[in-house]
Amino acid sequence: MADAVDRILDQWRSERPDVDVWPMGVIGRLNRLSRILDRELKEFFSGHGLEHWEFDVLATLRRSGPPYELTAGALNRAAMVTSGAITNRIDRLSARGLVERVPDEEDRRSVRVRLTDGGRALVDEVVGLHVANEVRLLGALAPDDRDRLADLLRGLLESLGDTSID
Amino acid sequence: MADAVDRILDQWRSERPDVDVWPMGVIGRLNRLSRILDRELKEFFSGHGLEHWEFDVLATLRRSGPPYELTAGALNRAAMVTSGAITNRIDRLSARGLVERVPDEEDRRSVRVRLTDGGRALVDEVVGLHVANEVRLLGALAPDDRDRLADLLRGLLESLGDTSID
DNA sequence: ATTAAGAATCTCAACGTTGAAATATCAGCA
DNA sequence: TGCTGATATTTCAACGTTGAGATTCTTAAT
Repeated sequence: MADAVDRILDQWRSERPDVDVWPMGVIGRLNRLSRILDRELKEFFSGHGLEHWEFDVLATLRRSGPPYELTAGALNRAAMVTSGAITNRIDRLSARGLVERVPDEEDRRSVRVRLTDGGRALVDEVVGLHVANEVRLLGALAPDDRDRLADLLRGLLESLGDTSID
Repeated sequence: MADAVDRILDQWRSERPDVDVWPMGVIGRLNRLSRILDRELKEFFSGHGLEHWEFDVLATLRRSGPPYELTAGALNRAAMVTSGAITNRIDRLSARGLVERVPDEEDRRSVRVRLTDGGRALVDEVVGLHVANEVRLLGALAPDDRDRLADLLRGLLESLGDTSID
């Protein structure tokens, strides 16, 4: 079988036989897969009254453990977006009553963002369904392949310096 | 070794041991990798006076072969963006003289977008360097692993229906 | 104490995408 | 010939992110 990227590679080989385009077979596929999965996740979350980024922030707080609070800086590093984006996201989540800003006593530059009880209930309810949906999306992977793929991706991430979530 | 996603998985296992979060080990890594690579590619292209999306459109036209022209619809499917975005991109590329709109004689609803000589020269000059940069980014992959990874990703893409670029 | 450098967050204008509506055209059929 | 539904592109307002600058606060040195 062949996928869309195979066709792209064939085109390059025909038009530019002097360039060995093998890396596109990896990076191009990562790119397309990421977009396709994003679309699927967006659809899933909208079925639960959530935006993808909303779940992302709530889940980051939830998995950090009690008291379910992190600084704005920690959140923007986790989400891999800029500080302006996180300010905006916190504003909207807080308007929905899912998180609240708590002044940091020890560092008054800092804002701690805390999951409200409602926010925690929501993320706890959705996370299981979200994972089930991801299982569905990865249904084509044999159990052995799951680990193989995860290992290969981990190796790349490490080599690119993605070793910490702080 | 462990990467950022390993830490995220550990957090979930500690906070929600009732949920088997293995799919995050794949989808989370795809996500992070995609963002990191995007950043790198953006930096690379900006060093050559190009936006990532500009190269993307030019390369799509280039690899389609002579006469290096495609309809607007074919371009937005290839780029996986909406039609409004493609109109905007063609506007800007055409303002830079890299592509031109050509009326389609056979279907007057259609607009054919053609690479200019300048556009072709630019993409032909940059594509080799771009691939070399991608080789660098994937430097951590052993030759065998390249194929293994590409195969696993292809399997997923096929299962999600990504089999055509038309 | 005071100062200077650095850090954390917020503000805001510029920018690009989305998604829906508008426009123009095509293809099949009565 | 004249409809009707479908298709291709453009237009445009709403929206979210980026990136730079402003603000407030901390830390370390003097």
